[in-house]
Amino acid sequence: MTAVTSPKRADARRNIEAIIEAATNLLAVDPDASVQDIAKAAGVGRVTLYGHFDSRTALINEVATRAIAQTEEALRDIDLDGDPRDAMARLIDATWLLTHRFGGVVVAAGQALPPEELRRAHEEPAARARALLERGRAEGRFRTDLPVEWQITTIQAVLHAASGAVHRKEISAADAPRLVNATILAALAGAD
Amino acid sequence: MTAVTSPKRADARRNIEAIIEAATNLLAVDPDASVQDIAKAAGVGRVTLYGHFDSRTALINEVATRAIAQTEEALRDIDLDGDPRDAMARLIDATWLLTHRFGGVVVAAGQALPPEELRRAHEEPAARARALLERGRAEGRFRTDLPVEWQITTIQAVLHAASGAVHRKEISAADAPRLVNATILAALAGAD
DNA sequence: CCTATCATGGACAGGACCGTTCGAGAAAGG
DNA sequence: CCTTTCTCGAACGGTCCTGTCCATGATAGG
Repeated sequence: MTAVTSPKRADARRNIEAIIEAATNLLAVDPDASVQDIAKAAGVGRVTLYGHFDSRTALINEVATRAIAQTEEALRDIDLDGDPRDAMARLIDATWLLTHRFGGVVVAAGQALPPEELRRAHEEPAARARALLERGRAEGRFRTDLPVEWQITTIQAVLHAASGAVHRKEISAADAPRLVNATILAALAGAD
Repeated sequence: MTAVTSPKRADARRNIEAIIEAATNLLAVDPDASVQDIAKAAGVGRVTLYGHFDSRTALINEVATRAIAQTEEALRDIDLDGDPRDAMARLIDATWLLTHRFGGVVVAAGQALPPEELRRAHEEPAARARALLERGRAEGRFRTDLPVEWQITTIQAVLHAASGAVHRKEISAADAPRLVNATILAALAGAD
């Protein structure tokens, strides 16, 4: 399909990248950002945007697809062996960056995209966490008196809360990883 | 201002209550619910709604005001003395019900109302939690290596996550209090 | 029973956003 | 340098929501 010589002109490709970049940034702050705003932030006319993306939904789809790809790539190399708590700390550190960058995109996608595609995007990282969680539970390092799915929900909630707090400037981006990690690990590990 | 004899007709008052009730329920699920939808859910014409509320914002304001009043009333009687963890458990139990019922209203209010009024609504319950939290920290029952404000953010995040999970039918409303309590207390209390 | 009060649907203006079309003009790239 | 490709702004139709007006009809309550 794709020829060896790039089928699109250079400025077109640059604009496409700028649009996706701008969309990612804007949607992270406001999932309801308009196409108008995204185009403006990308330094591009609205019509130009529609020249590259059939619809707002198509744009969000593309942004989400890239976010998923980057997420999977970033999480693929995380070492999940060893002490489950240490491994969870590594996983959370990596996930934090992704949540902070793409959290709003997920919300936007959730309003605009069919649930199936979205479910798949959530399921992949969740499965990774689930496997680690279950190993830690089996080894007695994580509490077992709460459902695994609820624990995953908790992890996501704390991550999103931290992202929101950073956007609201309640905490700094530098502090966030430590807070998130300490909070989640305590919630997972500690019973009375 | 208000005379002894009710200034409004009986059916008018009934409709007003129905509208507020419907708005509370709808906004809890979808903070962007339209006036149209709210009126329909209340079994009332849209024009009738506008007869009682000047604007969508005014309606949300009224709904939020009631939510705040109910919240303060419900939290006023909570005994915050004794073991900080036990007291926190009581506070969380009460707050859970309110979060689950009014969580969406707060989101809707956040989009439609000026921030000052909203800040006040959040500050009152937060102050209660903060005081208890600080006492527990001073008594060595809660960890002190995380900022108090972050701990409050965590509490709110877990509560909202549970509410969302119940709406999504991932967990049952009956299980939620236990999960929320166990999770939050572990996050607050447990270090390594 | 009678009147003031309220409910109601239709219709309308105003605004926001989406998606499309057109024509003119700029830039890429062979 | 010249053609293909892309950009851009203006403008338009469509949808959806808010808020308002009006005329008709029901109902409460004295």
